[in-house]
Amino acid sequence: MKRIADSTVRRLSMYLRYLEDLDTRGQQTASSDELAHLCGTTPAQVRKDLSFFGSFGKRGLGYPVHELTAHLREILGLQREWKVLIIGAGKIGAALANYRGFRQRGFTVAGVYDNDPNKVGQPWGEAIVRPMDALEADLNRDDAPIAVLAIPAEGAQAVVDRLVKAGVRAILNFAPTQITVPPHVNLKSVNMAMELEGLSFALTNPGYLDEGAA
Amino acid sequence: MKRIADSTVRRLSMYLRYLEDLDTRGQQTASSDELAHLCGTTPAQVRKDLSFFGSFGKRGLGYPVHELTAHLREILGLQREWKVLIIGAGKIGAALANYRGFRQRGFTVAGVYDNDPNKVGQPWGEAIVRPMDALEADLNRDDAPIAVLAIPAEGAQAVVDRLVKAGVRAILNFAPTQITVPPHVNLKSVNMAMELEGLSFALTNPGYLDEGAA
DNA sequence: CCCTGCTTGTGAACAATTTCACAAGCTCTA
DNA sequence: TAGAGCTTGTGAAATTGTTCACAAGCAGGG
Repeated sequence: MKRIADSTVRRLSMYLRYLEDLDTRGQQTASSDELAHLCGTTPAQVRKDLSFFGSFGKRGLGYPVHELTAHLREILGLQREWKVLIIGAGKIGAALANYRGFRQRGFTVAGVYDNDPNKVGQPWGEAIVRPMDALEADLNRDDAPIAVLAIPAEGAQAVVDRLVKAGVRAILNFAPTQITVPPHVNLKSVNMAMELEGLSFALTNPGYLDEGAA
Repeated sequence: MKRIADSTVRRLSMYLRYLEDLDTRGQQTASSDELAHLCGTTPAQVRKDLSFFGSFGKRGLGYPVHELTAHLREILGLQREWKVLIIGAGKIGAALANYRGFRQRGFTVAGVYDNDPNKVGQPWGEAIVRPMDALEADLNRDDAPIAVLAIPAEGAQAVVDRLVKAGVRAILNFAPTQITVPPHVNLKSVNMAMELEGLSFALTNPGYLDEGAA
């Protein structure tokens, strides 16, 4: 009954990726030190992260790779299939649907939606683009819990409101705008422009210094 | 001469986006309260973030929108043009190159690189896909300081090493793998699988609770 | 000029996260 | 069974980031 930090969850996800690697290579155990090196963090961090969820390791030996992999999958909720709705049949949506490791991790595209009449009805990967208007009806008979928002900023909030009303409880937002959702809905935003600007800042202000008050 | 948190820089980027909006709408001033509401943060946070770089507001009035916009552009290093190299002529690269607000913010695609012989030489947006082998030579005569890595995880580190050796000092990584760079190189990673898994975790463990030690 | 109503800028309090340091515990060997 | 050599698990300390609370300061009105 403890609040888990977002950063911790992200690291768990990374541990899982590398543990899967080690597992397929047949490695039996891995120490926190080894995991830390692979994932670019510290051994203490690895141990602390895992300790929130139980005692998976053996002192003197390390963590059993195969077992820990299973535990992490369960913790992250990856033992079931998650249906994903892609909103916006553009390049970002295509990149996501194309993404290896998307399916491998149990995420399957349940539908693609767009407003553009030229796109509606077209095949798109293994799905067919459906009109945005069909959203609510489709959701009722086949409710996909995770929606990926890959549309322009304008109107993004309106679409989110519709999704939430229709019962979606998790949204991954790629639209470069601030989205608000009720507290029971989980929202993550990825903003490419913001990341690039972060790099621009770092290059402009070497060492993250504050040089200039105007 | 103060270390600026990553989270602060991200928020600055967001403030800028909304200030630009307000500016084009002709709004003269904005209070920390208004900015906070737009950006989904708190007034105190807004003031603290800005205070790291100077005193831009007027007590009783708020912040002058147009002026603050200019200040933020300067702080973030957006008053110059940044050349961007896209490594990997796939869907993710296409989504990025297509991205509105990419150019608006002063980022221009200086080149696209791929290993696939079927892609090399093909037109791609306004550029022509170049072979990866040409990287070093091209960089010398037209060095792009920011590289976007939109290739699979395998071989990503090798490409990064080449980029670093060739003088690139900022990398935005979309490959789902841990990348290491020397300290003078800035690296940001965006990992879509990780974000989705974060949602999966949140849906599986409502309220971020730790229910089950095995 | 003085008072009222706002809003900034900021040290200090608070909260969250990471790192440290070490006792506890496992395996192997003799 | 005892001892050596590792590595985990975890309170406590340190660090980092956010929120609070309020003095300082500007604008407008009488």
